[in-house]
Amino acid sequence: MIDKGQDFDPTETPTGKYKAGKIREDNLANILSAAEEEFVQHGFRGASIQAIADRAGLPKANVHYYFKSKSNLYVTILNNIITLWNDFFDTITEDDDPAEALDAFIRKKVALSYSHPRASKLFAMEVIQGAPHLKDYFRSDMRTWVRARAQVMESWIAQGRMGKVDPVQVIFLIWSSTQHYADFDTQVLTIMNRAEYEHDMVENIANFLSQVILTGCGLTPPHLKG
Amino acid sequence: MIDKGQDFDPTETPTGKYKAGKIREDNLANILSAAEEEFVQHGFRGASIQAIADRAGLPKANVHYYFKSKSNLYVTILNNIITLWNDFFDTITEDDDPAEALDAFIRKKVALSYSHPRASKLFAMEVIQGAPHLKDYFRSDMRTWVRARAQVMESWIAQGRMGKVDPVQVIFLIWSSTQHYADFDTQVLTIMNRAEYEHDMVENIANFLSQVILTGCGLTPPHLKG
DNA sequence: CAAATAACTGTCCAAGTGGCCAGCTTTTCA
DNA sequence: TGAAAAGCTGGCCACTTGGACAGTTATTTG
Repeated sequence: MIDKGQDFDPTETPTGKYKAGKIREDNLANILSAAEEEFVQHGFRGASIQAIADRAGLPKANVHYYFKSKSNLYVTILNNIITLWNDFFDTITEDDDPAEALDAFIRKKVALSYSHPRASKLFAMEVIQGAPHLKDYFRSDMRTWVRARAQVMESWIAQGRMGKVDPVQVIFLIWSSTQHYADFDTQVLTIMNRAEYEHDMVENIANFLSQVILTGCGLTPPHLKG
Repeated sequence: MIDKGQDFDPTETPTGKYKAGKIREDNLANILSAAEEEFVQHGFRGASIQAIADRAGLPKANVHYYFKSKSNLYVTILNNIITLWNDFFDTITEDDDPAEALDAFIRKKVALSYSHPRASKLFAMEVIQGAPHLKDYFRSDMRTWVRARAQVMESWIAQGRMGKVDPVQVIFLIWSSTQHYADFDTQVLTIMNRAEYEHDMVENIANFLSQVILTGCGLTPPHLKG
């Protein structure tokens, strides 16, 4: 988990003596959603609390009532994104079938890009800008995560159940190619002359990526198996 | 070419009667480089002209002498990036060998990510934020570019010289996977525990991407041919 | 009910922001 | 050499920024 910023938890009531009510819950969700949109559109520095408040339909001071600083609000959102991903990607083991496992990973990642495009974008912006709030997360949790998956793939390769490829690169490839449809949706949709993604398009994308990447790794994509 | 912003060309002298000198040339390059860095780090809204001037070692008013507005400066940089790419990617034709052509494309794109990472990042930020300055470019030049390449691939596929894959998706896949090493360098390098890319690493990346993507498209990567 | 706490917000402030301008110095070139 | 143009910049302005705070209202709970 990344630094929460001056240990201030907006889900808790000021003193904690009376319980946090539905009002708090609603407003928090509202502000977080508005802020996510604003941060994606203008970055951390470029986003203004006034604009976030306007989006949420609240006075500016109300935003400051729930989040003691702009930084605190931003870090809270980043934390939610990390949590979302940690919850989403379960473990793969040596005993799994390589093709099934990679296919499932690709499809989950595509689905996530489709269901949470703003989370993907905000994460991307943060990384492009040098990941000032995420470097520790990369160095610890994420590096561990990648190495564990890479090791499983190494063993598949050693057993001849998968082609000889660099497992870390495979993870980056899956990461980048799936991410792209969320982060660059404006470019993708404009070039394909569409207004927004539709369900069949999302499945086509997943099928395509699974086909090319798995074949490229010497595997047979499950959805093409006889 | 995208909108230049109130038709103001910073490479031209105020009246055009005396010729533009080396001073102008140097300062322009200086400011553009400083601005590129600043825009990548903080986005358009978050970047400040004062900070750009500080990076370039000039007074703020001097930046405004060369670029009449922040927007003008930003659009100039985006235009330079587009020009860089247009100059870089020449045409592929039906007569080319599919494997050679795609391999060359991947390698050129990886090289560009390595030589101009900031250009790649700034472009990415702009697209993620909804591409307010690039939508026209996508709709016209870039869409044409993609369709032309896709058509060439279609003919390769029809002739059985390449596997049955969606050519537009192939272009997106190459685009995203190569781009990733520039845009997400912080994440990639931190996870791989490196300080910066080295030449052998760049070649490994190109080899890997060429291997997986070409194989995935039913082709044999040139560097693996006997 | 009433006391306690949560929830809310108008107002203020110092520190920036982009951009303009008038006047200055330096360079160019006939 | 001298006039014209390029190059430069300190100071200014109206406006926005994040955030603090005091005072108010609404809700909770004994």
